[in-house]
Amino acid sequence: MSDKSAQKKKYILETARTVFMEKGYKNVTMKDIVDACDISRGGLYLYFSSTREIFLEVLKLEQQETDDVFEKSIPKEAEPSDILALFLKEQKRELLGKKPELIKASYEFFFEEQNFDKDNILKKQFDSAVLVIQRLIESGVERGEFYCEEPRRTASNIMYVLEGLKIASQTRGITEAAVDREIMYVMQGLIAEE
Amino acid sequence: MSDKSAQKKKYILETARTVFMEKGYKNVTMKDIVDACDISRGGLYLYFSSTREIFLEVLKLEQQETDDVFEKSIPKEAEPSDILALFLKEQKRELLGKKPELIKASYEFFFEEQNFDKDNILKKQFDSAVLVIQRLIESGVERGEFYCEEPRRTASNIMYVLEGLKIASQTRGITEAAVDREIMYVMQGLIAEE
Amino acid sequence: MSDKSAQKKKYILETARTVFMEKGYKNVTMKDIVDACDISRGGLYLYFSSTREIFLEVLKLEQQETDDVFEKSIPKEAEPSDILALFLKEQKRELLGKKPELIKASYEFFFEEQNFDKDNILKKQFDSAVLVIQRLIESGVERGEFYCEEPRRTASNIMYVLEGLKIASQTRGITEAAVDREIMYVMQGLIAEE
Amino acid sequence: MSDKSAQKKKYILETARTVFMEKGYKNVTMKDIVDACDISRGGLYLYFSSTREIFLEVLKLEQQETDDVFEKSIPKEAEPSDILALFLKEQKRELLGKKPELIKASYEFFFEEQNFDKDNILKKQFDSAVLVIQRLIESGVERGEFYCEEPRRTASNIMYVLEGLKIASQTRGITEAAVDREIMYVMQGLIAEE
DNA sequence: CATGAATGAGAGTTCATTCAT
DNA sequence: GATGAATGAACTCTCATTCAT
Repeated sequence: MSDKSAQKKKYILETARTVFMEKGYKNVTMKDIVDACDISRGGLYLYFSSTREIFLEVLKLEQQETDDVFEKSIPKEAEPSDILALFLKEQKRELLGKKPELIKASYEFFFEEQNFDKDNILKKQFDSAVLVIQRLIESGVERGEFYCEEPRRTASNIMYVLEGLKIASQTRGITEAAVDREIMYVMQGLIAEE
Repeated sequence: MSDKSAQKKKYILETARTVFMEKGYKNVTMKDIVDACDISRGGLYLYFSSTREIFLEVLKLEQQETDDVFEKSIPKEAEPSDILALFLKEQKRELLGKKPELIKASYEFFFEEQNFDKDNILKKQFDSAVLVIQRLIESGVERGEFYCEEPRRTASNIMYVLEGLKIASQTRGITEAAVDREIMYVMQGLIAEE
Repeated sequence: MSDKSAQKKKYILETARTVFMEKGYKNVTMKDIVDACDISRGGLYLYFSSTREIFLEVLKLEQQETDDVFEKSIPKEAEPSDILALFLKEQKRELLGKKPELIKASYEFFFEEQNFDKDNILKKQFDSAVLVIQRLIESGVERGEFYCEEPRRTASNIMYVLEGLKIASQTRGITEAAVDREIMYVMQGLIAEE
Repeated sequence: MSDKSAQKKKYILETARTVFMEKGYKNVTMKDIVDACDISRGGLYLYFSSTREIFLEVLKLEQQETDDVFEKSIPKEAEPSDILALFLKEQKRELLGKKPELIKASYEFFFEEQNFDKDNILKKQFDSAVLVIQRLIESGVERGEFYCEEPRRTASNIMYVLEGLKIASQTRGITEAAVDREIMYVMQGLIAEE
């Protein structure tokens, strides 16, 4: 039972995820999810009691999966510059909307939440991404691939630019060229200076 | 009459503005504005027919006022570096929430709108800000205050970082120190390199 | 003043008439009439206090004008059969919608009213039309143009058929051919039998 | 469940029917029906989403029941003249308001609809009634009960007279005597002529 | 567990009607 | 007289949430 129950819960979360991707966060009603999941109104309430709760769990699931993918998809022995390029390429795909994502829904959700604690998922994701990039830069510097005096600050700068690009893409649209330009600029700062 | 009417319209917009600042965009109902303005249900509809319409006009008003402030507050004969510093300081105040703003409501609004045309206000504001900064950098370079090879790209980079900081401040909170660090980093890039 | 006032009243009634023709009775609001007349909301209330009152006066005006037209348009020395034919032709035009009319609005109004007294305008109009037709038939019989045993009943029958055609034209549409057929049938009864 | 649901739907339609009989079509609001049915505001919307939709279904139901009644109530072996007399008597009852009916609401509804297609229920009802009467006349003629040269036209004439009487009864009232007179007149035309 | 009918709160919207100017 | 801003009642419609089955 608990097994079946867990399975259904996961099914609901996966379905809800697509709903959030389509409609954002605030526009999604319990009814939307009920309809998408093709279950009964009451049925949904057995598992979740609000869209907020559902979205939180969707985010958690997302998090886990992202971590997994990260682990697996990075070739162990790749060059730091390649890994960074790969990461940026992935980010680009995401913010150009080539891969449907929860960006908009997440921002909407956290606008609502006003949760500025350490357990804020966006914060955690951001911080860990900064850390990863910092490490990449550092090892790149060691190998002579990169030139950088303050890896931590540069990493953080890169992440803020990415975040700026993300919000721009969601609120006013952004061209591929514009994204490329920003990424170039950032990479040049790391490589060109000798 | 038309005078009184225009005055009331402005009063409504100003009141609505505070409501949007408090509650964002999607959470605001016509009733919220009616209550805040202390007018009758039907009364509001004499002036505006939806929260969307109201918000658009609030944005317009905001825009005008921002332009005016910009014009007046910049000392004519100041050094480019001072002006840039002033601008960044203003941005900092805004994104630290020391000056209540429409940031959140605006983003929410444009999430909803999906208006990626040239008349998108966010786009216009962003582009003109980039231009202003570019000019500042260029004249700073001329005077030997700044060092910068690609003023346009640097300006755009700065704006994306600011946008990233803004969204960070609204969705997970940000410390003054963090803001300072990012601004420092950006200014160093302009000044420190020789 | 009273003169100017009377003029304005008439202007309102004439304008309102076109509104009723377009939208029927129940769909017309005081606002519709205010807009059409291009006067102020309060202004209309100086003259009339409800759409019902306005419609009643429109009907009265209509009545007067119809009477006048009737008087004038009928050639004094015409043959009864010609006059009847003329009358039926006019009715046909009206019910085929070639001349915009108040038919629908009137029916709607009297559905609402439930006024079954002698002062009911529809009743008066109907009765006087029956009388006119009866007279026509009688004088036609005298001249040997018509054959009819019960002029009164025949007249009444004709009017009910016309009324049936009217409501049919307003609720499900009716072809010119169908109208012609009914009129033919009626006229044949008067002429063909010898 | 679906059974219970269908039952409730029928209950609503039957209750709504009485509301439409009392108040006509345009005067009926969803709230009126909600109140009459003693269900909740939202409850009604589970079954129907507008008074228009409800009225259409009421008409359908009405139609079915009328058909059934017609079938059953006509004695198989009756004389055509008796059947016609029976039919006219039924019509008389209806238009004298002895049997509460949807006449007014129907006309109001079709004023609104402006549906002049073949699927217009009033049109269908009218045409099929004409056909039935035509058949009755024809078989009456065969048996020597009636005399009639153009059964189709006579049938159509009868129906228009009935329609005229109906509208008269709803908009200005009509006496039983007047109805009798018209029916007499029509029947005489069929019988008296030899 | 699961269903889906039912409820009722609350948002949107329109107008008749009033009233200070 | 005339204006038109303002009011508030009345309707429509949608959902979160509950509960009998």
